[in-house]
Amino acid sequence: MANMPSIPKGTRDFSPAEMLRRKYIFRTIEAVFQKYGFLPLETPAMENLSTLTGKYGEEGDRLIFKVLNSGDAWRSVSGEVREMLTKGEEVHPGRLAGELSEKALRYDLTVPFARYVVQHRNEITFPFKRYQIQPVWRADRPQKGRYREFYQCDADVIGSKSLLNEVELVELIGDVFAALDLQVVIKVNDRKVLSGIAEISGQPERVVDMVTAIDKLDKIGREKVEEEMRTKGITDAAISEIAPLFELEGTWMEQRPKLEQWLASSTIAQEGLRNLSTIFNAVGTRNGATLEFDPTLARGLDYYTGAIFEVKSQEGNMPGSICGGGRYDDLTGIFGLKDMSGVGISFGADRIYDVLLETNKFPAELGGSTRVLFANFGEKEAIHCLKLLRTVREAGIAAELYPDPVKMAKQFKYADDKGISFVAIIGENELKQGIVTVKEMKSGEQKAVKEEDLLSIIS
RNA sequence: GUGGAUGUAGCUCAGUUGGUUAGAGCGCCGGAUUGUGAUUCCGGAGGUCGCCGGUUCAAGCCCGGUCUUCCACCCCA
Repeated sequence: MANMPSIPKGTRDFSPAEMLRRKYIFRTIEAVFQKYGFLPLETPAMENLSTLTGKYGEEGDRLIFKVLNSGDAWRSVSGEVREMLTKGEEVHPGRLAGELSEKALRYDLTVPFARYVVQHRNEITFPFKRYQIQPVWRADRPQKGRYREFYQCDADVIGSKSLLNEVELVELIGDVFAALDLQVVIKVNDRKVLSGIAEISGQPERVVDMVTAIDKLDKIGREKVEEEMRTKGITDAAISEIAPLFELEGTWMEQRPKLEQWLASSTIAQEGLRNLSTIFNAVGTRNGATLEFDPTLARGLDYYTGAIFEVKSQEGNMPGSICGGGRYDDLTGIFGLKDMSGVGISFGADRIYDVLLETNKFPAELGGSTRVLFANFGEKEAIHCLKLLRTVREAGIAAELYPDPVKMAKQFKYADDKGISFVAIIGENELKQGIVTVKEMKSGEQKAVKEEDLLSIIS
């Protein structure tokens, strides 16, 4: 174990068995995306650092993987900074990183998408619906269900303000998890309702602090939430104005009248409530997933401005969300394109994988493995098998010939380890008689048939 | 980024108050069976005990540092 090679922290290898399961998730999601009219898009692993910085908040900037400038990176450092360093003065780490690096690995798929839309605005027909399934990187500290390299599966519609898009996305989420046979709850809220609550409290400028505290309600309880708001400098008066929020319970239909009354004086809150009403009415109860209003749902306040979603599994032990999204009114504004409202969702494939594995929801037959292995008895027999191999493959059956004429035990073990269903044996005897001995690995049963009957046995 | 735990064979883990040659199960390789895997029996290989340094006559075990993995926080998929 002395010089065993390894991979960077928070990254993973995926074995063939794992890849078959991962591919199953990806193709399920992709098929649903396409069914809803989304088309594929890919963007580079690296973006210009300036494209990414400042888009994910202060915390997010720290988590962006920067790529060191190629060649002698030191040469790109400005004279001013060099001087400071040689004098032993402290340089802000962000500033130094900015001088040593001009590229970074993408942190999510949404910002590169916004960049793409702005850059190609004249070629795109709006509303533009794209999906994107690619890895993203975060310099976070790894934990269960948290990796430094992981895949996101995004679908966004940009260039349409219609709430029908939100409705469609809710239906899409329902379809994906129905196809994966997983019971989930889709939580919804509207950022405008949260803004309205901040407005009512008298400290509208503190929405973010308020909401990040409120978001932890089910985790740390009401008292700790209020304590956190206090330490963040929110006044006691404001906190007591927020109080009704903690007393809300029940379904959307039950909560809605209370919210309307409580937030009557806030026009923005009323708009949010109307949006939610539209979504709830249109979605109804038609798909398997439960749609639930959650006034304490916050997420992604950096760019979300309207509806927000989060999906949690009702099966298994995954604490985090397995899918999330929302509406953003001005994502492209920072790149100079105004008035481009969009709404999107992102599936966390890695977490979905963990849930499906834990709850044993992967289909038994994932395909991908060979159905029949031709044993190799030597050059003459092997050459003869090539003809049969072609016939079997032309019938659409995955088949392979063991490449070396090694002893049978090894060839059978190969078939067993690889989960191959049948082994076709053509040795000296079979060759002479024009037959093939076929063994079914699972039952251990074996019979000799004419070569032309091989297909009917293995298919 | 803050705090805590962890690391012994390919994998999962034993290893006494510091004391001779560090063990087991599984896996791997070979044989029993020169045409049969999964099952059975027999045999074998494989470890600078994460890495660097320190204490000691003596370190897998004690101390310091470092890296990894895991847990909590922060944040998030």
